Amino acid sequence: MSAHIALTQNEIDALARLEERNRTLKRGSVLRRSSDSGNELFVLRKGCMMTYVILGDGARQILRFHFPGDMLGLSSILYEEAPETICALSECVVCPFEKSGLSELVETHPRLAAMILVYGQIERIALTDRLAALGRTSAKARVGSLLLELRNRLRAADREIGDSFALGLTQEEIGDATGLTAVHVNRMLRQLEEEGMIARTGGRVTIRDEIALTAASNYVDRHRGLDLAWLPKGR
Amino acid sequence: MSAHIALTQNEIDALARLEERNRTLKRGSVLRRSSDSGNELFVLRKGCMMTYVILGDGARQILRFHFPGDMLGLSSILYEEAPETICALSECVVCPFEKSGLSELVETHPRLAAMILVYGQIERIALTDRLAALGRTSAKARVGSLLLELRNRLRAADREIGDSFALGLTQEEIGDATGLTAVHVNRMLRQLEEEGMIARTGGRVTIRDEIALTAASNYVDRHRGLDLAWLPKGR
DNA sequence: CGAACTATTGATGCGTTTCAAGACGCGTGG
DNA sequence: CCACGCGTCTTGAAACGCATCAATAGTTCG
Repeated sequence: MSAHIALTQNEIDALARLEERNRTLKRGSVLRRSSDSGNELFVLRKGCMMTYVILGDGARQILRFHFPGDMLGLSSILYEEAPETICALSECVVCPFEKSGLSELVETHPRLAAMILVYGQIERIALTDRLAALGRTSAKARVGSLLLELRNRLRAADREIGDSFALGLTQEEIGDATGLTAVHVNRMLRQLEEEGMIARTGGRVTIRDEIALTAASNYVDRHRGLDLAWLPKGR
Repeated sequence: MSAHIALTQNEIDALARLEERNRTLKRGSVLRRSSDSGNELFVLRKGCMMTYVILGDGARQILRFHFPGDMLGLSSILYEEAPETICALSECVVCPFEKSGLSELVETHPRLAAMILVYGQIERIALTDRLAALGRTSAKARVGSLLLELRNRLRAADREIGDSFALGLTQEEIGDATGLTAVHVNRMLRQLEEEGMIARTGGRVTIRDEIALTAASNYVDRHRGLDLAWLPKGR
């Protein structure tokens, strides 16, 4: 959060209090199942996670991926039954806290609550980008923009990451995120590779021609170009 | 908002202050164009609007529909350039106010700011439902769930509305919302009609078998089953 | 009354899915 | 240490859903 606004010491302390407890998760373990009652929220400290829904016919749609610093489960606390399942994609550490912790934050640090609102909006815009991708772009573009998004989010968490990164997803998971079958994801990856935009070796992907890939994918990075100067000053 | 929590007189006054100014819009007029700089927010008081993006190849994806009581343009104020275009679907009345009005609200009425956060989350969940629909359901299901969503939102604004309502959308607009072509939307509407789930008579749609349509569409109404008891008490 | 948009319907083609089979990698237990 | 099983990746062939193209009828509005 401190990347976007200057936090006061009070605010830093309040945020630290939310991260007092820790829980570790193995790849594949479910943090919250759809239709659980969700009274807890989480901050993801380490690792990658995803949220998905399972439709009536068993098909899975991955809704979003989460990276360190993200707040998890905010949507679940609005409903008696969680609408989504949250699941670990790698070894993860999360910090659970109660709904009431958020409620207190609203009263004692309204500016932080506003920042959470802002992050919700950023996520919402990222969702609209994906919506447009699913509705109106080709399979190749969807796979391409997913690769770019993953790379950028991983890089935001770890400045060391350049054009090459460990994918950490199966092709079936890529398919469930992009609305494609695993088989077709495989073909699209091969095609992107044949066209020189990416390279693959073992679980790693290298982006070889970012400009061409960005153009072919209609990709927009929504974590750039933020303007938060209108928020109240810190106290 | 008063439908979900008990507002204090102070809070009601603060909200009324946001709605002091009025602007009317004709069908088709654009309230904010993508890449405009957006310093204003709006409350939609009357009519229906939509938000969309135009992709590089000219294709349009409608992201969401707006109904009376919705706050518009929240996502635009995060960026120097608005990511989306907002456009009137019918005769509309909107109440514009400055970003700074929201900022003040955060400081003086944190609970209202929290409610705005909550509405953002509801919209976000509605977006994830549509994402799942675009990624993993058939054309017929997408059209069906759009019809159900429109009916429910219109009914929330006007209790008089039963199973029959004025669509107010062209088939091309339905297609741009569901990721289909206008031609295919037409075929799906006819199919739903032939199967007895809906009836159509010039501009109006009647839902004849809501249970079958809901089942065929994987539809979930996200404005039901809210649990907001965790919010701070009003003062 | 004409122009422009909207709805409807048919024929054809393409992109993606489905089905199927084999290769590769990896962990487990004998 | 090897054999086995299971999950993932890869590739081909065929089928299907939706898009595209095209032509006509209906509707709305100046």
